Amino acid sequence: MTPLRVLDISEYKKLQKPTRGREEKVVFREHLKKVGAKHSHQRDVILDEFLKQRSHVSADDLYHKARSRDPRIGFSTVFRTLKLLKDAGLAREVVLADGISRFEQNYKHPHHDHLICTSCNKTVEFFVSEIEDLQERVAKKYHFRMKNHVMVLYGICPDCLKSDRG
Amino acid sequence: MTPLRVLDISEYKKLQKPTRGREEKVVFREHLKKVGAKHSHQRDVILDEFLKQRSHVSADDLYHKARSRDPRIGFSTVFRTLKLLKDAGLAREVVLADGISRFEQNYKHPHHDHLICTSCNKTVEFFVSEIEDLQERVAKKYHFRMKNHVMVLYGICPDCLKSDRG
DNA sequence: GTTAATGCAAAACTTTTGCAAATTG
DNA sequence: CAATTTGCAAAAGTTTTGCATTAAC
Repeated sequence: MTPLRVLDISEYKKLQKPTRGREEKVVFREHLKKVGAKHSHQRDVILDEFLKQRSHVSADDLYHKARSRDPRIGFSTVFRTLKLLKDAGLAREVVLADGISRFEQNYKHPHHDHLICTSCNKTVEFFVSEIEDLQERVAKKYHFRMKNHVMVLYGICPDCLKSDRG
Repeated sequence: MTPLRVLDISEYKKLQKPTRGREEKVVFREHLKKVGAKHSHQRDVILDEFLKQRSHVSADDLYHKARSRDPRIGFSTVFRTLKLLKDAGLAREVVLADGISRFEQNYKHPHHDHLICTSCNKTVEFFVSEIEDLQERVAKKYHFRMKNHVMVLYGICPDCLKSDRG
């Protein structure tokens, strides 16, 4: 059996040159202009906090992070800004097993799948091109035009296995 | 490239000998006995309606179906019965992109993945063993003990592509 | 000065629980 | 009759919206 080539996304991210969100902010400004929306202080702070995140955040997570920087920021603004970030192509929404929407970076952050520990919630992001190819082939077989896909593997991580929490 | 072997679950289901839920009812009775729970009229109706479903149902869907047969059935009973069915190994819970829990048959109904049309919600169930193998290998690489996994491909189905709804 | 964005509060949803009354074994 | 289940109603949690006020262009 040929060895499995797994791209470890956290390693990949470490290798990326940090742009400190400069490009993303330009993308956001241009999207706002395109749809006739206005720039605002709150949207700045929310985007900035969102870009700091290394993993997915819920609207509520991001609300608390943004609010700790500026207590005047309300939940609805975070909620509505996340929708804008999605439209601008900066964020991607994923719904995991608990039914809560979470958002992760989409701009120059490649699609990946998740491995989640059901005991401690540790998350590993990975990418396997063979799986992507097979998904494409399934969609083609059924004559679907595939837009996106979600794959989550649930299990017990090595740490929890050791400490008998699993 | 070797041709992709896709097991079409709807075809598979048609081939299965219909048991009219006889076996499932026995499994449920035995599970109830095992956990010291009681049999009831409502649980009978709810299980029976659940077994009629060819695809996944939400708690609310099943509530309406059960209630149309017996208006005395309440939502909480459906909710709690679904939990029992899960514990008994008769139902499997899946959370799709809208964040709503849905339940599908688990007893002698093999694991499968979903292809969903984002325009008309048409659902295709399929199974590709190569994908399953790759998922196992990813979990092994990260030393996870995999419990279950979810894969959903979203796209536009051929009918919607034709009628320009996509 | 128009137009859009904000924050609050409240609505809309799904999911979950407390409890008196009814049903089961 | 003792124990569990039921249905209701209400709580809890997330997501979404209406609206008077504030901020952006």
